[in-house]
Amino acid sequence: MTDTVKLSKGEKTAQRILDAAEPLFARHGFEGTSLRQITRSAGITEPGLYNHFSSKQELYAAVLERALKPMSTAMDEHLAQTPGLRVYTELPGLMTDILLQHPPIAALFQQALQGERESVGNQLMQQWLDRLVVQGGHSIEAMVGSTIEDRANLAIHVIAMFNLTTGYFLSQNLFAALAEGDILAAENIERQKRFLSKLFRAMLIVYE
Amino acid sequence: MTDTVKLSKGEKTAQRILDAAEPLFARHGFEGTSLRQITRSAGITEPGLYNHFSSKQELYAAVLERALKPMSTAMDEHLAQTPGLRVYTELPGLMTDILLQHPPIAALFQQALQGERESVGNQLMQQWLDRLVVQGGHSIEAMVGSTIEDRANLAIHVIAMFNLTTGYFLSQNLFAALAEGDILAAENIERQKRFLSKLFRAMLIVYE
DNA sequence: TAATTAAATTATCGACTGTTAATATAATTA
DNA sequence: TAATTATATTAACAGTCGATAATTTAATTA
Repeated sequence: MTDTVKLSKGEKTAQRILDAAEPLFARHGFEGTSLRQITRSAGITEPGLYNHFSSKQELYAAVLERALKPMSTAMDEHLAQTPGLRVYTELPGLMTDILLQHPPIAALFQQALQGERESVGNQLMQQWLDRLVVQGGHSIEAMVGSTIEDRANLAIHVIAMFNLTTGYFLSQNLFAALAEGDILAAENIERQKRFLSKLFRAMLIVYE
Repeated sequence: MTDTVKLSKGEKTAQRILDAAEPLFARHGFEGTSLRQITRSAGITEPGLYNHFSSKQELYAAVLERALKPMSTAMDEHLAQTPGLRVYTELPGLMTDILLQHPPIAALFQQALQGERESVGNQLMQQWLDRLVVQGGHSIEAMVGSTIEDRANLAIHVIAMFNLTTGYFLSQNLFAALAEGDILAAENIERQKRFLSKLFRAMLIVYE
C-alpha cells in the first residue's frame, strides 16, 4: 500500500524484531524485558538478534526512535500549518489519532521518561517535547501577550497536555474496570477527543 | 512526633525493607527490581527478607498498600466533608499535597496500572479509583443534572484527573530539561496547584 | 537468669540474564 | 556456477534471578 520497497531478508527480520520488542518494552520496561522474550516472539534464536542490533540498549533506542517518528513528523507539519493558539487546541486530538494507530507506544514513551536523566529514552523524549515549548511559547506570547509569563508555567502546560493525551492510553485496564468498556472503541476515542478539545479551549480562555 | 509506638526489631526492619523497596519499585517496576537491590539498600542479607515477607509479590503488595493508605484516608475525609462539585475542584490540589510528601509513589501507582488486568497492583488501584467514580457520579448528577450522561464520560474525567495529578510528579526529568528548575520546589508546586484548580473549574463550567 | 521465640546468617539451588565464539546455512554478487 | 557476503544456528560464558534449607545469633517472655 504505502511502502512496497523491496526489503532484504535482514531488513525484514530487523523489522520483525522491532515489532516484537515494541509492545514488550512498552509493557515491561527496558529492564523488565528479556532478549529471550523478544527473540521468541520474533521467531529467531537469541544470538541472531546481534546480527541486527549490537546490544539490548541499541535495540531499545531503535524501537523508541521508530515509535517517535510518526509523532514527530505529524507534529512538525501541524506546527508549520496551524496558526497561533489552534496549535494547542488541536494538537491533543492529532496526537490521540496517531497514538490510536499504535496504542502501545504511549506506554513506551512514559517508560522512557522514567529512566535516568541521561538515558537514551529520556533524551529522545526531551528533545521532542522541547520543540513544543519553544514553538508554543512563541505562539502564546504573540497571541495573548506575556500572560504565560515564564518558562516554568509553559512547561507545566506542555507536561499536562502530554500526560493527558498519553495517559488516556495508559488507562486501558482502569477504564475497563470503571466503565466496563474498551478505551480504544471509536465511541470512546470520540468522547476523549471532545473532552480534550473542550478542556484545552477552556485552558486558554483562562489566559484571555 | 506523630507515632512513638514501640516497634519490635522485626517490625523496624520490615519498615526499612518497605522504605528501601518503595523507590526501587517506583523507578524500575516490579520486574525490573531485584530482591538483591532491595536488601542491599535495606542493609540486610537476601534470605532475611523472607522473615518479613513470604515472596516478592507479597512485598510488592505491601509497598503498594502502604503507599495507598494516606491517599485513601485523605480522600475519604475529603469526600465526606466537601459538598458537591468542590470535590472535583479541590481534590487535585489535595492529592498533589499528599504526593509531595512521598514523590516516588506517583510512579509507583502508574507502574501498578501497567501490569496485567488481574495483578495485585491493578486491583488495588482500581478499587481505590472506583470510589471516585461512584461518589463523583452522585455529586455531579445532583448538581448539574445528567450532563455527564454516562459512566464512560465520567470515567474519562476521573482518569484525566488522575493522570494530570500523578503525571506531574512523573515529569521530573522533563521539567528540569524544559524549564531548568526543580518540579518539587515550592514555587512550582504552587504553579501546578493553581493550574490544576483553574483547569478543573474550567472543566466543570463546560457542564453548567 | 533460663527458656523460647524471633530474626539474622552462610551456603546452595536450578533457572534465567545479556553476550561472545565458532560454525553452518542461505542469499547475493561476480 | 563459483565466490563472497549476509544471516542464521548450536554451545557456552560468567553473572544474576527468586527462593529454600540448615544453622547461628539476638531479642523477648516466663
